[in-house]
Amino acid sequence: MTNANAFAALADPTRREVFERLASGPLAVGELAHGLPVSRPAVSQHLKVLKEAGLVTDRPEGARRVYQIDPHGLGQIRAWLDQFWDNALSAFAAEVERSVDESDPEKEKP
Amino acid sequence: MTNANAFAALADPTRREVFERLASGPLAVGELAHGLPVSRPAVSQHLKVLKEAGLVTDRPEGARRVYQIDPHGLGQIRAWLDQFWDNALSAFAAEVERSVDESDPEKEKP
DNA sequence: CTCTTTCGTTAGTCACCGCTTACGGTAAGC
DNA sequence: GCTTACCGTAAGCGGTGACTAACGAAAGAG
Repeated sequence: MTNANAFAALADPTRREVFERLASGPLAVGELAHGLPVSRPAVSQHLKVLKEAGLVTDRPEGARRVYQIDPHGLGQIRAWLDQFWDNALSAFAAEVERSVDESDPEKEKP
Repeated sequence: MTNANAFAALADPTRREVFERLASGPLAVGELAHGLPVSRPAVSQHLKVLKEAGLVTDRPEGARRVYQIDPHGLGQIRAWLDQFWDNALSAFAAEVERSVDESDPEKEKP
């Protein structure tokens, strides 16, 4: 359910850029906007989306506001992926084996 | 770089639904569309996006066309997440510790 | 108190995306 | 050869999202 927001949040290139910058350490909004090709309000909106997706956390520090990565959203995406990881690998292996036997379509039943 | 397509592909709810159905096993386009609230061409377009993102593979089977999950795209997303996973956890732990010492803002320098 | 800095929010515009309808193309069955 | 089933693609439309400009609020320095 909630991982929907996380995927949608990381779908935007600018938002991924912001997220990757925060991976290096906590930063304020102005520091993030400085160096990005968009205005500061745009960064603020992106941070709001990332916050609602559980990907970042904000902390007021005087007049400034420091943002930081939150492992919560990251964990949700990982859990969703792991749900298909083993299944996808085994299915892919079966497909490869089937492709090998494509010229020998006899039953593999004992 | 290429993971951008994967995130954008999984950002759409209908596309995630298609992907989750394929996780249970290979299916044709008509079988996928039957049971989804969208038309068959819509499913076909979604499958095209998923294919370009490296998330599914297609194989012609007579007049039908069978789609299947491709672990390639899934692995790219996992790699991208793992790039931040440890960093995010340690940063979060440091933040928690900082929050505990918030009433004792003295330098931790030796 | 005033001025500056920093940030969030709103209004408005513009491009992109997802969906449907309609059409063409290919493989199997009579 | 003709029909039926299955699928991809093009055109068109409505809705959502990303961005900028402008305004307002809060903290700190003078």
